[in-house]
Amino acid sequence: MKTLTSGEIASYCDVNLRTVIRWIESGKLKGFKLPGRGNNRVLVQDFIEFLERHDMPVPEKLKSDVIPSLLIVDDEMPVAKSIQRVARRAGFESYIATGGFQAGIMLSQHNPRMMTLDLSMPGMDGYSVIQFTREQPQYKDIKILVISALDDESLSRALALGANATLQKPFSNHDLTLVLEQFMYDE
Amino acid sequence: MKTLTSGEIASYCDVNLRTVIRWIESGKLKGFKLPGRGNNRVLVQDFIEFLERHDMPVPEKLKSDVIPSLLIVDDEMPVAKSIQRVARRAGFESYIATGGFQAGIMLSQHNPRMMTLDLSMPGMDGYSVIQFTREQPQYKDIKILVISALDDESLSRALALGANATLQKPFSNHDLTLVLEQFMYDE
DNA sequence: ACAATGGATGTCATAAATGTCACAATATAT
DNA sequence: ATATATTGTGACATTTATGACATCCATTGT
Repeated sequence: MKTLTSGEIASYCDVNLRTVIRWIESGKLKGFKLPGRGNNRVLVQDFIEFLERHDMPVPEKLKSDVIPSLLIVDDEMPVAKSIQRVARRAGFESYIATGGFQAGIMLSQHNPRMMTLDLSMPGMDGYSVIQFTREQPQYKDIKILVISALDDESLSRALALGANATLQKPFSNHDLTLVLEQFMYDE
Repeated sequence: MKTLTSGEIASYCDVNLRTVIRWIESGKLKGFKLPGRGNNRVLVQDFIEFLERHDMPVPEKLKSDVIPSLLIVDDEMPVAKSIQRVARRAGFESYIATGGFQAGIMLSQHNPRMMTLDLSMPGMDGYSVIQFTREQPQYKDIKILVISALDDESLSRALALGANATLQKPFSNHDLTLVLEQFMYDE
């Protein structure tokens, strides 16, 4: 429930506070008023939509929390830890989920910018995870990196369902780093 | 009769704690004081009314505190729908998740008071769902009703891991209703 | 090219609301 | 029981909404 004050928005847009208030009043920018004297608050989400609607630049800081985070979904803890090490060295915070249920909770709680997904986990279907995630408006922009030892056909099926990239096991730390850096900072 | 502290409200509204106390003092937000040092408490219901009165966004999670909701985890949609019908007739809102990943997301987003869980779902391990849920401080109090066609041993294992009750398939709508009413209003 | 026009934005002062800080008291967890 | 976290409080600092008015800027008419 992160919100912005009219003053913060004024500074983001390099515009006068008076103008921001007029945007809100005229309904161009969705916001609400605090009970006190009616100080304005705008949900970050609404502000970003407003910026995009008007082709205005979106400040990096707003897109996610300060440090973009990574969700690692893999049932083999050693593999997950290894991915985590690479991520940490590249400067990213990461969380590990060893099952689909955990993954769902962590996705919702941490709102990571990117997710690595092992396709062949016992007790869960990676494809349906990709599919479901892409269907949710809230998560449709998360970057999904599929990591798997399966054949090319499985990987391309994952791509077709909405994965952003795939990495075949075994992979080098270097390759993983490259992919992380490409997507974590992307847009 | 769930209540919120001034700090929780401050965090929900993304506002300073001092401000929340002033809202309560001025009567804008209805609340009461604990005997000790006069710490403030606000009924969730009053808080939601307050938010609505001022056209402020209402967090999804809070709604489930007023109208208790149910999360139905079952991969067979017909079964899930049938449970949902019973729940609706008993006066409860419910959500359906057909996989572990979905279940995790929905649990986190809707904060239901109770969850029905099919143990034998392809592609997910029901036991680990129970176990993981119980480990999370945030969800440790959720009521878990295991619904399964498995034998008694499996059901008692589920109970040992932290399920609140079990229902063997096939079950009657009447039995399900009884269990729902017992747990949804509990505590 | 130029001036006129109208709408959006900036300026300013002020009162009111909100935020900050440190500290003590209380709650909560361990 | 003890340790840790949260809360209330007062005094004070900052930010904000508001109205009336000054500017700016693109468009239009000449």
